[in-house]
Amino acid sequence: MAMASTSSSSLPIPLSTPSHDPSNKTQKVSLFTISPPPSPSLKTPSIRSRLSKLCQEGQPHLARQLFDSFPRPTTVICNTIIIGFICNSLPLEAILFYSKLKSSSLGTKFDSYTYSSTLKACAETRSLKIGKAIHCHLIRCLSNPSRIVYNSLLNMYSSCLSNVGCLSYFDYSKYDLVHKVFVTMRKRDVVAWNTMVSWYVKTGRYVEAIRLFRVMMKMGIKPSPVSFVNVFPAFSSAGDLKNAYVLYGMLAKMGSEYVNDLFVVSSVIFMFGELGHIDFARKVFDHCLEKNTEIWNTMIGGYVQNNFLVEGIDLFLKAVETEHTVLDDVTFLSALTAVSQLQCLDLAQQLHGFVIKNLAIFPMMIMNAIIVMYSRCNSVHTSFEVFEKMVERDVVSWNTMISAFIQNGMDDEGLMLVHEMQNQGCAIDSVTVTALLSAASNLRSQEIGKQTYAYILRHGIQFEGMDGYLIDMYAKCGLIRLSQRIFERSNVNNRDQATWNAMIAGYTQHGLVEAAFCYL
DNA sequence: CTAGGGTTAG
Repeated sequence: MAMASTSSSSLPIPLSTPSHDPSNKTQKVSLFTISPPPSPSLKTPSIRSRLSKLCQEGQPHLARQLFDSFPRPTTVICNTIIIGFICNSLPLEAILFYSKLKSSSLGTKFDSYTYSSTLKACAETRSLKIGKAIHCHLIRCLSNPSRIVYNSLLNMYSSCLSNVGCLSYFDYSKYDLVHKVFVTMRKRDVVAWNTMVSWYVKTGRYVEAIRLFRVMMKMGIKPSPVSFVNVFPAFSSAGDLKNAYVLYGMLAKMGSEYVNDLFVVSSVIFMFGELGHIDFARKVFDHCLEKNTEIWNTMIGGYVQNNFLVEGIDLFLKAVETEHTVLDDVTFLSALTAVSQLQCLDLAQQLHGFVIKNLAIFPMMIMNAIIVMYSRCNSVHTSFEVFEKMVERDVVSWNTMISAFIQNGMDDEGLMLVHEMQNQGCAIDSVTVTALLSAASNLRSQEIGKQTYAYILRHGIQFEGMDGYLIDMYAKCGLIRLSQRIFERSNVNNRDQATWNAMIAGYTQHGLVEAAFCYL
């Protein structure tokens, strides 16, 4: 949530944040805190302050109704409503309000505030088309867009384009709207650079992200704590350990404001964890005096990711014991994952009991993770007990339980559950398909294999490594010719290792050693 | 008015 301040407030909006609090770096509260204090001498508060008060109280719709009674609303009043919607997590309403104003005959002029806020709403709702339209509006209607409007444009394009799901197919170097906006900017502040760095990281261009960070510093722009949070993942993803340490050294020299920023601390821990330097991550963790839930989670998760499972559980227990430490779903998820990998039923039962005692509600994710845990600890029956007791199930729950059965040699139970899943109106997806293919292999069932393949074709299901699964399944079912056909149909230039391995293994299983040799 | 970290199935 963008609005969350560094303090761990449970409110989505820091309404109660006093304006004089020096630790409060969030500028966004200013809208509300600027409004005049409720003094008895003030008989009729200004219209704008009445509107912001309503928004502040979580009633942006009432503010909107009040707005409708004004014959000639000013720009500032319009902005108040738009921002009020956004602050109350109603970005779509903000966009709708903007478009109504745009097409109305009121003739209200928009300023930089209007555009930056509405663009934020577009970013949050990933509305690329509307964002583009607003981009056109502001080019036509805003004579002197502020730096912040450009920053909002960068953010809007970056948010809307990074979720298209076609990152690998999209040639960003040739057609990059974010970059296009960036180069048109005459003056670029640290926010613009940060947004660019984060955009390069999002699109997998880690080396370029690091380069951009360097260029920013060469231009004499002082990195902010956010700059570090944005660029650190580039070092871990690029596997650039040496420079990760160099940058950490630089961060340390920036002063306490940087080193003590909780976002910064957690991203440092995450980076060194990803790079496999978990001991250094732990040093940073221990050095941090005021730990929030996310810092604990990052450290525990780092241990689990690096297969330091006992250390992970240990730290989890330490978090449990530490006073004033709030555990959340993510903390439990990491612990559940650790126990799944330790495959220790005794621990699993203890953790399960602990979860039940400590959570008022049981999120689906936690329940799914518990199912996995019992299945890995060789207790599929307990998994199924948990599964059956669930009031609601999502596709992950079904897939988890189905895979649990099939991985534990209970293929028939898995297959029954696939039928049940469909009866309950949950559609088979690529994960269900992999489970079905495994079942077909396990049972050497040509029929299940062929049915599954037909389903894949009918529904146009595609996923990473699908050819390998299919080749393997047909080979196990004694249909090496069909394996061969899948192999030949698979993209010659883009064949991955798993596809090759499956084909070679298939030939070998069928005693076709010579054919296998051809591919070695 | 703009930018920020941790998460389950195969």
